Amino acid sequence: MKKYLNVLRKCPLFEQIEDDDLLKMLKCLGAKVEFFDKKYTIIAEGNRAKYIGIVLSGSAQIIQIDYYGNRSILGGIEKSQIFAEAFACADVESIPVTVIANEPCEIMLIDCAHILHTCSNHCFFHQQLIFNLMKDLAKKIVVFHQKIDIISKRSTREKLMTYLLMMSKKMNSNTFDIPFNRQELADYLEVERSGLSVEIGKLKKEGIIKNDKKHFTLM
Amino acid sequence: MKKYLNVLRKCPLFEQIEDDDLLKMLKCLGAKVEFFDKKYTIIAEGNRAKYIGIVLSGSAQIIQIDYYGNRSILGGIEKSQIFAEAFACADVESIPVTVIANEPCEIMLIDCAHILHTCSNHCFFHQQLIFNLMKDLAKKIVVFHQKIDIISKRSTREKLMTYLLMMSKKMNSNTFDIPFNRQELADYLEVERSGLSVEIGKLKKEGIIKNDKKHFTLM
DNA sequence: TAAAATCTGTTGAAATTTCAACAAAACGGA
DNA sequence: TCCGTTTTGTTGAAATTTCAACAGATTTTA
Repeated sequence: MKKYLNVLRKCPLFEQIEDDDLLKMLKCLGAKVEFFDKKYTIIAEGNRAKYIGIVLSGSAQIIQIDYYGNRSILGGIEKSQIFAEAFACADVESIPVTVIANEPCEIMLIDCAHILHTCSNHCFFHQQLIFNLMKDLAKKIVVFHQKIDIISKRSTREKLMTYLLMMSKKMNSNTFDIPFNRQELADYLEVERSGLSVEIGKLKKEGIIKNDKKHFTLM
Repeated sequence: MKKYLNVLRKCPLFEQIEDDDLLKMLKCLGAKVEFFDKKYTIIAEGNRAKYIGIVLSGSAQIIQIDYYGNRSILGGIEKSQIFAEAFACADVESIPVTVIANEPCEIMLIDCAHILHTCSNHCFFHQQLIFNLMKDLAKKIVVFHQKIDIISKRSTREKLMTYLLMMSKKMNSNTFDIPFNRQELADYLEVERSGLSVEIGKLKKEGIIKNDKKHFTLM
């Protein structure tokens, strides 16, 4: 496992845990590493969630297939990031998403039950592990909360303004840059790119915002 | 605290914890009980999240005020339910919602830091407490995930079908009852009630679903 | 049981969003 | 700098959603 230390150190699950402890812990948790070729399924939709995954090399994608058969990409997972942790912790009987290898990749899988129930050794770092996992889940909820806040608005203008206000608050300034280009912002807000451009134009004309590309100012 | 035992026993945070242990733990956690009159603010938007709240009597509402000043109700909190736990665990610097008393109510407030960092006594039940909190957070993520799944669809029909398919899967049957009336379903799907009725009518005519009031069948 | 209140489906007009297509602008090599 | 590519804004038509209003069905309550 030693060769993965550089990656694991950056994983939010192992924050504040020393290398030595980490290696011991991985053994204690029964962590296993599996290799997946490009396009192969790492976690299949419909199965019981058991494992928390960590990307050691390569990258993966979370996808979902709706009732028409359209597959939509919910997001990418890069090196050092974890996935499926919420479903594993909640012990759902059927995962609603599929995780596939975006390129050849190595994935660490840890049985979630081993994390939740502290080991007989009562290792101290296990406490930290659970703490980290909790923080991760809580942060994810906050992010989801924001997203729902935004896309539950009915019109493009309201969605956009809700997003901009949120960013302004987060940045603690009425001037800020957003991390999206137009198409990405439209995808995030779940609206049409052309309609979004029109709305930004209107808001500028009305003097409610200033904007140049990714830079926004709320008046 | 004894008089609250009946309520606390039903709280998901204290599952699998015996009465005696619970009482000891509350002391250990420094839990305090506060009274709020109707309409009073229990947790104010914009503050740092510190406390996890539990409704002991009465009920509360989670509300949010948008940039136009419109207040929208995000949900109600009933006796034995907890609130603000995600924001407290994530230690957000500014809570995005306000919690107000719906009627005169008693609220138990627990400093989240006391839960996350196990006490010096190393009480065993503290482990269970953290486990319960984790489960709660994870379940909430799953629910949010579903909600985002649904409302990120662009059309009323797609939202409705996604919801019905989800219910069918959950109930493990293509025939099931939904827990909403029309207006509530429309609110949940974030669409117009009239448009929803039209869409249900179309789907029935097309033979894709059967429906009578709250009872649905997927064909 | 009658009356009142609530829930549901329907309708047409107004507003908004989506879609496709194109042109201008910005960007990134070679 | 020039050329090809990507990003962005614009436009008009088609599709969809919202809105307001009403009527029939259902439920509640007095």
